[in-house]
Order: sequence, then structure tokens, then C-alpha cells
Amino acid sequence: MEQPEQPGTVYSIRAVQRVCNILDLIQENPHGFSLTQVAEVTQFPKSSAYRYLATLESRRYVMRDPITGLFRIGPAFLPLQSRQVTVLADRVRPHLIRLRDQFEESVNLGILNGYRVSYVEIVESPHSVRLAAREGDRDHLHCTALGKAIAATLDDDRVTMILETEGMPQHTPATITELPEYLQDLEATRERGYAIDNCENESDGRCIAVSLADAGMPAAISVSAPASRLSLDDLPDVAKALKDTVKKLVKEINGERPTS
Amino acid sequence: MEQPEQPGTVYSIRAVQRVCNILDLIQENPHGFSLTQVAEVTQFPKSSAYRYLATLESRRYVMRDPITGLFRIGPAFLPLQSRQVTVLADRVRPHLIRLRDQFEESVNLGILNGYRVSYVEIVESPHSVRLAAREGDRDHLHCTALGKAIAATLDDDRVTMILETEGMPQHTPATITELPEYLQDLEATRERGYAIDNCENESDGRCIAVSLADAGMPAAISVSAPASRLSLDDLPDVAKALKDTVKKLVKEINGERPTS
DNA sequence: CTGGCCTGTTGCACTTGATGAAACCATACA
DNA sequence: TGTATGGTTTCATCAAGTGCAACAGGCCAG
Repeated sequence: MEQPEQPGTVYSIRAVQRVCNILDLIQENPHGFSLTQVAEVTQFPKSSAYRYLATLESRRYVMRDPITGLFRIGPAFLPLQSRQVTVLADRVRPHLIRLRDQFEESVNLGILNGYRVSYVEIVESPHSVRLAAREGDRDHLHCTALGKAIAATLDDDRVTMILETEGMPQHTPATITELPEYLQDLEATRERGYAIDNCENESDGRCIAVSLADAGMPAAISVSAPASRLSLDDLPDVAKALKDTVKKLVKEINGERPTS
Repeated sequence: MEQPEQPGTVYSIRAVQRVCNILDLIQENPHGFSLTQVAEVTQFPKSSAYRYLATLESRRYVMRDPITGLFRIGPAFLPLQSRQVTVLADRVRPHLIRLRDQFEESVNLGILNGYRVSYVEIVESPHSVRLAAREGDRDHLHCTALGKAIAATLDDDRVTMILETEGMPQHTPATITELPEYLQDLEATRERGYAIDNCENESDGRCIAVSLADAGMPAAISVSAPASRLSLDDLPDVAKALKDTVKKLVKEINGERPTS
């Protein structure tokens, strides 16, 4: 497990690799983990794992639950989280506004937030009748275009785990509620390069989304509208505009580097 | 710099401390930093700093801008950020609903998001006429109760930097637009234990907020209403309910431990 | 155009901090 | 009461980390 992921990098400090392994574990276990788990997953001896956690705890990158004894993410990481979303939102906003002006429909930026999609930016359609997300909502992955676009960038095992945890409640008659059907939909999403919510989250609401995963973010942008104003025939054009936008964004965010 | 912050912790691995120093630097420098800066701030020799960064880069906890050569936060941290907000929001929501039912006004959870406040949860008043935040908005710190509540937990130097960067635009005739006056308001906020937006963000909109900083979060919860339904005389009662709620939340989030 | 300065990268000899097995401690449960 | 499991500490050993100095490359001023 302790090998560099990027070839060409000459240096690798074992202790730093070990800290990274623990950071990975922290992220994969939001509800906490035990010393034994750390030792098992990372293959460290318990004593070593114990010392690493103790040092991270002293710097508040890890917290220890006094009742259960479990370790979990500490407050020292907080500045990181709020800032990344900001940087993303700031960069994306002008593009969303431009797309909204182009299609005159609501345009959104969503980010994977635990097991759901959280709306980070919403630029609403100028129409009185519009399909707009609600503030603070964190929608399911299975019935939203943003959710599907993001899920399509995750491996099927993780998607399966998320949906088994969150469930796949029926929102409309069109909602996909069976896992195999949903995984097929994800495969189709990957092939098309965009996700479709065809009245699955809300009756008469249609939405199309493209992932921002190439920018290193579990995020996506979408256009949504009442189905009466966004027909299935319109989707390829909207998809093209979204893909072009994503391409620009990825370039801005990553610089000129091609993604790996 | 390399000393444990929490007494009683026997173990301290030097390399782990050094990684933490770099993590701190990453968070304090969202626009990137140079190798020389790392060496200066952390007091590492350049060669050591270089090797630490190279190892972190190989695990994608750090990214290297190919044009400027600057280092910045890498995508490996992304899962952390989205999840912390989720955990917070999940814990807070039932409390917000209870407060909304109690006061029949809109109740919000906001979190510091770069230099502004982002709305994480909004539970709207049942009234037809209501003061409710807009989805996706990230409001200024200077004219919102949430912003003041969070700013009051930061030191004045950081607040000054934020406001000089973001500006203090006039939203209503009541908006505070001078820094010294705002810092005085923050002092009063600290003394009261709650922040007040007295028609400063929106005319006829009043809002009161209490910080969640004791839960290790740069966040706050608030109640907002049209001024006609939330008089200044009502504020102490609402404040008490918010403070009690925060006390419960802090206990849930931190466990039985007293905050340091 | 050249020299100086600064930042980033590498080599190498040395040493210091890290290591992990095993023992110990505490708690829970049958 | 004994056993099992998870967490914590001891201690002898050594492997990884270290940092100075040199090198490489780029930029800028004279």
C-alpha cells in the first residue's frame, strides 16, 4: 500500500505515506474508526498506529470520542473544506450565469455531500414557471441528473453501498428504484457523457448534467426545466453546451495539464 | 513549532508533526505557496520540505501548478470537506425544525465558506410572508447575523483581512459599512453571546444568530423574520432558545468533553 | 550579453528518531 | 472468575530520515 501513486516522483518518505494512509482512512470512515481498524487496514503494527493517531490527535487532525474510544476527523481540517467549495463555486458561477442566459432555464452546481448531492450554486431561470432546487436540499443520487452524473464517476461498488444505505425511494412513477436498472443507467450515462433525469425526481421536471470529475471534484453542473420546455430532442444541444463549459472549467481549474 | 498542543499526549512523531505543519500551511494559503515559503514558515531545510511535498504530491494531498510551480491543496482532501458539512447538517436539522416550530420563523445553519457565509440548511417559516435566504447565496459577513456570529469567533486581524478583501457594501440604510464600527459590533456580539442583524442585510428583515464555534465549526444557527414579527424585545427569548440549542448540539457533537 | 541572485532539485555521509514485538492494562462478557 | 479483545507502554534494535552543500535553471539588472 505504501507506494507512490504517481510515477516519476523520486521521493517517498515512509512516515508521510503512513500519514496519508491514515488520512485516507479518516475520509472513508466518517462515523469513526478504531485503533484496530487502523492497524488492519493500513497494515501497521498497533503500537505504530497508536503513535501516529496520538500525534495527529495532538494537532487536532484527529479527535478521540471519549465514550466509544473511536477516532474521527478533527477540527483542524475545517478550514480546508469550506474553502474548496468556495473556490469551486467562484470559478463556476460566471459559467452558470452564461448557461442560464443561453437556455433561459435554471442551472446548478452540485457536489457530492456524503451520500447525497448538495446544491452549491443555483442560478434560476427567469421564467415564472421554473424547475429550481430548494435551498439546503441534499438530493438523492438515484433520481437526479446531478446525482447520476456524479455517481457515474464512482465505481459500482461504492454506488451500491451508497444506495443500499440511502435507499432508492420512489419520487415519481418514472423513478428508478432497482439497483441493477440504475447501474445500467449509469453505464449509459458514461457512454453519453451526460446524465438525464427524465421526470424521475419531480413529475414534469427534466434535467441534464455533466460531471466535473475531471477537475478533481465529485461535482457536476446541470440545466433543469419543466419537461414541456426541455424535450428529449433538445438534450444533445444542451449536453454539448454543458460539456463545452466543463471543458473550459477543467482547463481553468487544472491549468494546462491534461488530467490523468 | 513542533510541540504537541495537548498536554498529556505522550507520543509525538517528528515526521507526523512536520506533515501537520504542512497541512496547516496548505489551509492558510489557498492560492498556493512556494517551496521557499514552506521552508521559511516550517523552519525545515529546503531539501526536507521538498521531499515532504513530493510525497504528499504523490498521494494527491498536494498539487503542483505546472506554470507557476506553486503548491496547493490536492484533490485527495475532497471527500473530507463534503462529508464534514453533511455530518454537521444531519445533526443540526432536527434542532432547526424544532426551533422553526417553536417560533414559526425561518431557521438557518450557515457555515464560513471562504470569506462569506454559506447556507447549509434552511428551514423555512410556515408564513406566506417570510424572510428566507436564497439557495446558493453566500452572504457577506458584515451585514448578516450569521456572518457576525461567525466573525465574532475569529480574531480581529482575520476579520479585517476578510472585510478588506470582500468590501462592506451597503445593503440597506442600516448596514454597517465602516470597519471600526463593525469591530465594535463584534465586541458587543461577544458580550451578548449572540449576533443581531437589525435590518442591515434586507430592509425590514431582522435576524439573530448564535455561533457553533464550540463544536469546532466556523458555523452558526439563526432565526430570521420580518422586523414586524420579530421585535427587539423578542430577541433575548429567541437568543436563549438558540443558545440552549447550541449547548445541546455542542454536547452531541463533542461528546461529554468540555471544549478547550 | 553577462554575472549575480534566487528558487528548486539532487547527492551523500551521517545519525537520529522510528520501530514493532511482546508485555501489560483495562474492560466486557459468558 | 476466567477469557478474550482492544488499547497502551516498554525496550532493544535499526531503518529511514536528515540537512548541508552542490548543482541546475531561470530571471533580471547593469
